Amino acid sequence: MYIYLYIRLLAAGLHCLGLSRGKVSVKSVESVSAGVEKARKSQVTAQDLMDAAVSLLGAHRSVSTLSLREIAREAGIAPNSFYRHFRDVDELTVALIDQAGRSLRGVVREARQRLSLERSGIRSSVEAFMDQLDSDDRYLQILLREMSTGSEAFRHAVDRELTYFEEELRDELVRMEQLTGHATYEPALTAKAITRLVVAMGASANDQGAEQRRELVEQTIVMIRMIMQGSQAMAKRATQDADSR
Amino acid sequence: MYIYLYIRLLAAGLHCLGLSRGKVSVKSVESVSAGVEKARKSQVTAQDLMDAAVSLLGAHRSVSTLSLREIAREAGIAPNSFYRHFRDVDELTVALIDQAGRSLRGVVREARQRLSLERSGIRSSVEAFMDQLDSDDRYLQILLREMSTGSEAFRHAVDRELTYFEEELRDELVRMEQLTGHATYEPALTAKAITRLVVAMGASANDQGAEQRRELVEQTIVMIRMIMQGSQAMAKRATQDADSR
DNA sequence: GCGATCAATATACACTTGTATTTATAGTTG
DNA sequence: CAACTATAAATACAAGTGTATATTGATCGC
Repeated sequence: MYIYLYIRLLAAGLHCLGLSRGKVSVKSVESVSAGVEKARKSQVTAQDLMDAAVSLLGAHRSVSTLSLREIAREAGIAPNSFYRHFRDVDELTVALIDQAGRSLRGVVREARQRLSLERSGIRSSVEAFMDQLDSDDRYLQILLREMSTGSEAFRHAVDRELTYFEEELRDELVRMEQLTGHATYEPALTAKAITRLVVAMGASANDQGAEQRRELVEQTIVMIRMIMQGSQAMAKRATQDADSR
Repeated sequence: MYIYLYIRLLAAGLHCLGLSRGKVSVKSVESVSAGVEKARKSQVTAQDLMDAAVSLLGAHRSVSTLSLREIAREAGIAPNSFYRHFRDVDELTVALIDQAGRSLRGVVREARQRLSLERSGIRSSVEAFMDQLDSDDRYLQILLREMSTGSEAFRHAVDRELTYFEEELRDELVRMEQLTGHATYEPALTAKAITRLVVAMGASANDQGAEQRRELVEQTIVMIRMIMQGSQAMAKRATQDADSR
């Protein structure tokens, strides 16, 4: 029965998202650098360049170690043609992180779909997160890696995505409190703790194989339950203290 | 009264550590690369090179972006002299991470000293951790940053240090259970959750100013309490289930 | 059909990088 | 003191980098 709390909690905490910004950033980048409203015909698109960059990033290679020429070579264009799409490698990286954010929201949406079929929302959410980690597009991996490395712009982009995730989760915690009567101690803090924990566990799953990753999923689920239980217990105690006073 | 649990928990969870390996790694590195038992006289030591590297690493620059020549320049030696001390920049990086591990144990020791004077062990431990983050030697910063970036060797070195931290914490959780009767649900998992959370929060504190960092410390303390409360509640429920069966 | 236009390439240049080889220098030892 | 030796510096080189400038080649409006 408690499980239902978690179901609604995590899985739906990811809730409405999606489709807010779409392909805006990449498009704007392109039009800015080109400075023209109508591009004649570009055989290699900005997306192709981003794909080339991703394909160069191994399991643990940071974007900051990519060179402009290397990316251009992988995409099959002359080095200078890179400038038609991005001013910098940094600019491409920011676009990559934006795409990773979209990927993250895809995770959320997928978790919601699974929710209707399975039992535990925690499980399905965490599993969806981990699945996305080793999907074909490795955007989520990249996002996690560039969290601590990279210049200001990267980290801001990453932070934006995580904060977004966090706020959705907090809103859902508050909503859940009204529905079920199980209060959460400090919803914003609880959401932050859960988010950071999932991200940290996900990052450490980057190296590992399938079965170790499954183990990690189980661990993460239990950890989240601990936080939820603790938060609810502290909420209950806080109200009791207030009553007795 | 509950606070005393936490006091013993976190602060002492860091317990005995220290002085296990000392300066071994750096020394061995040097003797291997030099291949000689008695160095004539080297005005610039391996430690000087490591210091130079650290001074080059800004707030968010990864070690993998340092060039051999750059480090040598900063240390004031000829590029080729670098080889007298390390074979690679990678080798220097591993030595740096070892040093960071020692720094981490220093944090622990400091937390234990504070413990005898103050009230909350959680607070003093977290504060010690954060203090170490912006101390003169930025080894802890480096360790956190290289956690996700860098080659195999780096991440293994980082993992070693964190696992060590984790195991100490788990042992202390188990010990606490016998002393106070407050059981912990899965001590190893609880220790892992707390460790990862503190590390994640610490990493995100890298950017921020003093007052924001103080806020982060407060948040981290509450988060840890949530985990502890949840773990204890789940332990209690588990035993109750076993009894009623 | 034909200049105009602009995306894509080619060439060029001034750097930086890692390292191999050579030269000078200072410390130890006979 | 002189001869030796290990070390630090100097020089050199091939490779790779970001970008400025010049060149091609296709597409479109007239």
